[in-house]
This record gives sequence, structure tokens and C-alpha cells, in this order.
Amino acid sequence: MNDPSSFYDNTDTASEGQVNTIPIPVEIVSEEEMAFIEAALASTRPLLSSTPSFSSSSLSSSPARLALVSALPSVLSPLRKPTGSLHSAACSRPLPVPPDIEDSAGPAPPKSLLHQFRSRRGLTVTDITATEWCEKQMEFVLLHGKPKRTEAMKAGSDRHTQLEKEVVEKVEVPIKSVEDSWALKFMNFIVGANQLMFEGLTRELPVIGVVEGVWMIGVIDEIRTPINEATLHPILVDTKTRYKATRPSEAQKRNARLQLMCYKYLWDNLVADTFPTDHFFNHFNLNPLYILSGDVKEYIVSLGFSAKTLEDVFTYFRDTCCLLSPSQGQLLLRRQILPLASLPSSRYELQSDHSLLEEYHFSYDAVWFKIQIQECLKFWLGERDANYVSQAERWKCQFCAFTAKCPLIATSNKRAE
DNA sequence: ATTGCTGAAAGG
Repeated sequence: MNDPSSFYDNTDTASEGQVNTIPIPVEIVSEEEMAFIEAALASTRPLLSSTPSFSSSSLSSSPARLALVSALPSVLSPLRKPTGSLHSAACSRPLPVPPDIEDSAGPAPPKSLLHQFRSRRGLTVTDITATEWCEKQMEFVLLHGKPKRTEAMKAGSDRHTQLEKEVVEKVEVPIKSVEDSWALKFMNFIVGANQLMFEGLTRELPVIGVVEGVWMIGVIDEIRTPINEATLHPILVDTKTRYKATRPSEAQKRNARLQLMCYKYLWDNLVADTFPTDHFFNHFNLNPLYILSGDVKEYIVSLGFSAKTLEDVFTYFRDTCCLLSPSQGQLLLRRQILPLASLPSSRYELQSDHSLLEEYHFSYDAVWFKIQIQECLKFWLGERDANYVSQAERWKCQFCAFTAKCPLIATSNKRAE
């Protein structure tokens, strides 16, 4: 009963009373974070040094943007149910289940991977890039689970965390429903967009939209507004870290270009202010009139807004979108070398010596982007089987955890016959 | 069946 693991046990009814008894340490700002903020205030932050001064003092009192992080939403962890059922009975409001989902006895044709694995959440930009890297690997990940993270991935994540902390202060907010979690996501967009407009830079900005008929979500690594230039159009940036000072392969660059083009597409669609709100609520099965939890409302107030329902948040969201400009056609990829001895223990001490390997500008290509997405979607929609990597990119298999299971490797090994 | 959990992205 006092076992902390029972927090995630949804076999019992997840009543609201139970949720309320969870001892969540709600800290607006920890001492550590406060020290960081004060240090940030005292020191010059190069990326923000061009911040214009404002008559309003509210901005200077909060140098870092608040990002709201969902914390321990018991209704959102239905997958822990031991039955393996996708839709736990403990879920307060079960999502609509297609009528044929119980006909698992019959040899019904397999549903598309999109339907099986992403119908509730939509595709992520990461799904797109992973698919472009290798569809077969993507398929293995979906069917067999993700392989272990590599050290390079951990180091990359850490570097991104560092970059984010330069401009964003994270706050944990307890949530009780999916509506709460979407409200936080949209508030994070609103606050990030405001930070972009007033300070010229924001990081880790969540975006969402429909691409080729499919809902897609992502998090833009970085957006800057060139303050001193004539254009108001922000530029989208992504930082890639590397262990070795070798030049990235063409496949890696192509993959990163696709990623940034996804972000541009989503951003530009948001600022076009044509967001299909009703479609959104329907697709994700959300109640716009849902009353946000007290904690969520409280934090929204702390950001200077006032909202009772998810719909209220959407009003602010749409108002914000109207104020934004489409992004530049030029996208920016930054490559950064990590120190060789980047041991796990020293990963957090990289602040000095971020030698930049290269800054790589390239142009958005709407036609190429559309073709890439359509190819990816053929895989996701089950219109064709997963493709293997081309002969020229067979080297990717060296980095793949699924080679033992992969028919491509098996056939090439016994091609002797 | 990874990471700090629901999540998105992390590098190759």
C-alpha cells in the first residue's frame, strides 16, 4: 500500500480521491534552479545578449520561460495494466475502440502500423525521421520494442537539456486528464512563442499539425528571430552533436534536413492560423469544455493567463498564432563535437569548449518534403511493406540492433546459392 | 520493451 510502485497500478479504480492522495512535491522553483536563474541573470547569456529592453518589468523578473511538465498523471498510464490491453478499464474515459478490435480470433487483415501504434497520439517528427532512416528498423522498433540507448544518444540528450536550460525553466505540474496534458502543451507553445517574439529566441517548442492527412507532433529544437535584420521571419535551428570530428554522412544530413522541414511545415501551418480545432478535439477525443485541474489552472495563472477549460487555452493559442510570422525558407543545422572523453560522469561539464564543427544552411524544398512524407506514409498506412535500406546505405545495418532478425542480412549472407 | 514515468528526441 505504501509501495510507490502502486502509483502506477491502475488495476484499481483510479478515483480522483486516489489521485489527490499522491504526494507530489510541487516546487515552483527549486533552490538549484533558483541559483541557476540568478546566475543566468548575473552572467551574460550570449544568445540573449541582443535582447531589447522593455518598459515592462515583468520580463526582466523572469528571464527564463516557464515550461510546464506533466507529472504523474495516473489516468495517462493505462499501459501498465498487466493484461496488456491497450485500453485499460481504469482509464477514466476510454478512447473509442474500432468495432473490429475484439475480432482478434479471425484472420482479419493486419491493421496499418499507424492505426495499431499511433492512432491515439499521432505520428511524431521522430517517427518520420526514423522511418526515413530505415523502414525495416522502424518496423522492428514498433513490433519488438526499442533497443538500448547508446552513449552517443545520451550525450546528445544531455547537450540538448543544457541548451534548453539556458532559456527555459521547467516546472512540474500534476495533471489528472489528457485535457490537462494538452493544455500544458499548448501553454508551452504560447509561452515559447512569446519568448521568441520578445527575446528573439526560444527552445524546445512543441508544435502540432496535419501533414498529408496525418496528425503529427514534434518539438522544435530552437527558433530565433533575427532582431537586427529587416525580416521578421524566424529561423528554425537544430543542433546535432557528434563524438567524432568526421563529416556526417549524406544519409544523416538528409535525415536532419527532413526533420527540420517537418518543423517548418508544422510551424508555418500554425502561424497560418488555420488550425483545425474541431478536427483536433475529435481526433484526440478531447472535451473542450473539460474543467482543467486546479494545479493546471494555477500554473496558467502564474504565466499571466487565466483559463478554466481547454477551450479557453485554445483561445489564447489561436490569438498567439495570429501574431507569428512564417519561418524562413533557409533552415539551419548546427553540428557540434562533444569532447572525446565524454564519459557519463563528465557529460554535465561540457559548458566550456563547445567547438562548433559546422553550420549548414539549406533551403526548404516543398516538393521533396511532400514526396518524402508520402513515401513514409505508405509504410505507416500499410500500403506497402517496409523497405530495406538501399545497397549504398547498407552500412547503416552496422548500427542496427535488429540485424539478427532482419531478412535483409539473412539473404545477403546466403546469397551463395 | 531505453531514458527519470505518460512524451519527443537523442545518434547512426
